[in-house]
Amino acid sequence: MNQTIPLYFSLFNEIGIISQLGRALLDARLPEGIIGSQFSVLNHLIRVKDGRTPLELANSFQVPKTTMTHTISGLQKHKLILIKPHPEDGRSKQVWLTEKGRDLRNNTIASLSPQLVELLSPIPHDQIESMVSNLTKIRILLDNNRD
Amino acid sequence: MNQTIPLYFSLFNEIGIISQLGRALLDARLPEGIIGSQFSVLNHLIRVKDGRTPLELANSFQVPKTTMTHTISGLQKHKLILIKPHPEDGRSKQVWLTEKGRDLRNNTIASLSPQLVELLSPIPHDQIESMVSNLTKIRILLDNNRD
DNA sequence: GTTATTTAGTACGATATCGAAGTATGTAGT
DNA sequence: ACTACATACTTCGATATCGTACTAAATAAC
Repeated sequence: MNQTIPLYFSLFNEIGIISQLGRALLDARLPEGIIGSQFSVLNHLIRVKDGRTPLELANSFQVPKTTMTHTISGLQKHKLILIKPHPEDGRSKQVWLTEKGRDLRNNTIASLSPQLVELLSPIPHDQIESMVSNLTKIRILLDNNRD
Repeated sequence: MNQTIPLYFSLFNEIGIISQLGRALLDARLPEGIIGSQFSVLNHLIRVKDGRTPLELANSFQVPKTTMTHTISGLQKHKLILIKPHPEDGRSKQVWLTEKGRDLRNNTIASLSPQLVELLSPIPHDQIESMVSNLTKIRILLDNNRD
């Protein structure tokens, strides 16, 4: 079982590098003033559901609340989201997408897609599928691990 | 081929999240004052080879040179690396590991290993292997893509 | 119902990351 | 050998991220 350990570290190492390189691809497509972390929030609000609270978002991205406050305030400044008071909890807030935010996310993805397809064309489709499936399992394992 | 595009985004999305969660696991093991980006440099110097120049390191991690200057200076402050003038290029420098740096990296990995083994135990070994192999291919594709 | 504790978000100060401009060395062109 | 350009690193100012301490609202204890 000794070979296993370096393998695990390779796994995280490759994942870390790809994450960084993928982020660079994204940044290149984002309009001036919008940054990767902000885009991730827009993306999450569309993929999952908007109306999330700042704290829920912070937990989803495993970042401190204060970081999310900052990220959100930037999105709000660009009118990409709308912050409303939480209807059932006076301490809390809800984050809603604006039309502009929705468009920005969709346009960015549309603009990035051809490059991704081109870049990943050497990898067979079914292998990508199986990777995503395994990565999802790993993500869930890690996710459940946080207390 | 229309299903392919969301799949690709899922791929990067999962990778991004795992990268973040993995980084959190690492940070929890690092001694006070040492940060993930600094550890990555130590790790790279051992995995690849030390004696790299700051610019080579910046390129390896796809970060700006200025960021690497800062990261390196932190490592130097903790005596984890040694900076020497480059023997063949007066503009450049070389980054060498100290014994302390080597130990810190090895101890951190040793301390992290059991948790990783435990966490990833539900995933069959051969699937991890095939993932690492595919991730490496993707990493190389992305790497070659930068101009 | 009053008090203590917990929870959601923010303010503030410290450090990390980054882009633009500066300095010094190396290289090419002639 | 001189000039022009390229390259390696640093300095500096701006923003991102993060930890600590705070405020306000909700919940629990009694």
